Amino acid sequence: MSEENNEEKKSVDFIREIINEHNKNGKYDSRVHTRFPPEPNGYLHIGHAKSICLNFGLAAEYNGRCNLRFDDTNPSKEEQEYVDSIKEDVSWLGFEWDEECYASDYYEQLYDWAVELIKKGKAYVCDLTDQEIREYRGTMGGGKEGTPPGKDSPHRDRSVEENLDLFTRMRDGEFEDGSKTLRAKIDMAHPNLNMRDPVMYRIQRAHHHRTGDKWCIYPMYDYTHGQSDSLEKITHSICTLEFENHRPLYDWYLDELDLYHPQQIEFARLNLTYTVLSKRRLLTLVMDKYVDNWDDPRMPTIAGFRRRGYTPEAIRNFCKRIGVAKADSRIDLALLEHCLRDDLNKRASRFMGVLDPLKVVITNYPEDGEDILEAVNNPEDESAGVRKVPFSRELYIEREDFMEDAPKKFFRLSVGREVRLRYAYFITCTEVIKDQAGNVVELRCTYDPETRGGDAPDGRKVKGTLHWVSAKHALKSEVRLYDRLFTVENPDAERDNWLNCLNPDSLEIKSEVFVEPAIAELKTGDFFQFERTGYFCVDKDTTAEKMVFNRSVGLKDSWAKIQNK
RNA sequence: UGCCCCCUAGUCUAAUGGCAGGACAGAUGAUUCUGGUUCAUUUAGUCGGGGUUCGAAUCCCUGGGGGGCAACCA
Repeated sequence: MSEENNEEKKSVDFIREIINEHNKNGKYDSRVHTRFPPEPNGYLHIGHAKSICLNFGLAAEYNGRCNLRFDDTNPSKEEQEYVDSIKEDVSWLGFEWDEECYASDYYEQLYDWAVELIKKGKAYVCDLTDQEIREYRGTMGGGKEGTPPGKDSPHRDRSVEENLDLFTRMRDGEFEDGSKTLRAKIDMAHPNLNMRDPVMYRIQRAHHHRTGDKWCIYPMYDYTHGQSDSLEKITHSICTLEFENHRPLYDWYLDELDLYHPQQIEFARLNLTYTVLSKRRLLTLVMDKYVDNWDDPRMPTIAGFRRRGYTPEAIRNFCKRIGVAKADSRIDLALLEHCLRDDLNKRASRFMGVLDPLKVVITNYPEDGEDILEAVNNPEDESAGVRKVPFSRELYIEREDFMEDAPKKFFRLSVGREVRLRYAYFITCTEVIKDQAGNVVELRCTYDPETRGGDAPDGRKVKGTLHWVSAKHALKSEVRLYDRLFTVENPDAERDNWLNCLNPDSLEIKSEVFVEPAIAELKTGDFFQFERTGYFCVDKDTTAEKMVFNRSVGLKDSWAKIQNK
């Protein structure tokens, strides 16, 4: 055995441990068949990415299979748009599902099983209202004697014949929405509330995105999920922690119906600092227009990250690095950003763009002079080649790269100081032009023709290197800078106050941005780096007249750290 | 206060009864035509108490803390 193999055996997460054990004892004939089971009631987010990477990753690692299954049991909240977006996002992340399944394809089978349970005396039609069901179920905590037991429904002892008749008529549409339910007959005193005669079917006249108006009764998730896994011969049914208490119920259905048992394994869902990941809250952000849409680059949705300029590679790497465990945790957003930088540093072409322009006139450069300089596209990847960058007498540099009363640690431009313009010349600032209000509006500089390309033949060094663009060659474009959507690390802890923690500065639009002409070749979705400012991508709002760029993530900025001290 | 789950540096995660390690974040320095990258160094941890054991992050007991569950949602 190679060392590598030993290394791998050294450290596996608890899920892989369970699977290894199963493979050793032959529980599933060494089969590994997982599934990713979203409900199509919203867009996928980074938390789903964790689950996707886990389920599809497991299948790939163990030479198994992974289904994409839509748990579409609540037609009032589900839509085809969400089905489409989910498929697009899973594919974009780089995964291929073996079978595309829908819980709604099992409706007929589920119905037959419900009839079977009724015949066994294990299910009954109940006329209690939702309010009454809640009251009869009892509550958590309470008395010294333990959880107060629930009360039996008055309809609990209906005959099999009556239940069969009633359930058939429920399906036939004889009863009002919500007027009756089918319930499992388990134990109203069970310490696990999920086992106190849970609802299996409710009456709901809603148009289903796949079954249309065929049904007016719909199975509950809890009655559907376990059997769906069973039908698909799933071996390891991986889900999040909140379903742990439901596992006995899934097992109960499977046992009573004498069906194949997958092994359910629960793990802790992903939480991210400065982010909300609950579907309900994301829906609020979109519907109430706190963000533009599901793919707003500030959204933690897969679509949002894609538009923001995140790569599938970065997200997959992130999911690998956060691991999987049962302890609740909240991952530092900085780790996600690190994964993006790590990927893009190796792959993104560099360009120059000035976000906050300050005009510079090179006084000793010919009026109509022009020069074409050569720039390296990616210092981390020689195969990326070089490009041409035009230079002329009037340039733009970044406003923050000039300071009048510059401290020693400021390596950039100031009157009398010499810096390098990247891939161009050394320049020295000679004069500051201000408007009547005293704002710096222009810099006069001289250049040293001997330093063409960026090195001085006499060997002298400069501390700073600035990015720049030639004024007459520059393309005017728009840049959108993003910051965290929330001002607090854990918006969830704010309860109903969470919307008050939205970061008012999460979006900053720079509409007077000047970029080098080579940028024009880029297409929507392409990623690149603006040297010294960050990684960007071309937004879909780009038009023939104006390009629009999203900043995906900034570069690490040690100057900012020095300033903050 | 019923049931279930969890507790290792600031954060996340390893160590499966035998030297508490890695990553991110932080700090310091070197290199650098990006104050980027890279490299080196470095700060920092087993929730408390008791027990079993030659030996406990790990097993047991107990206390504490965190999370989940009372939709005809998933």
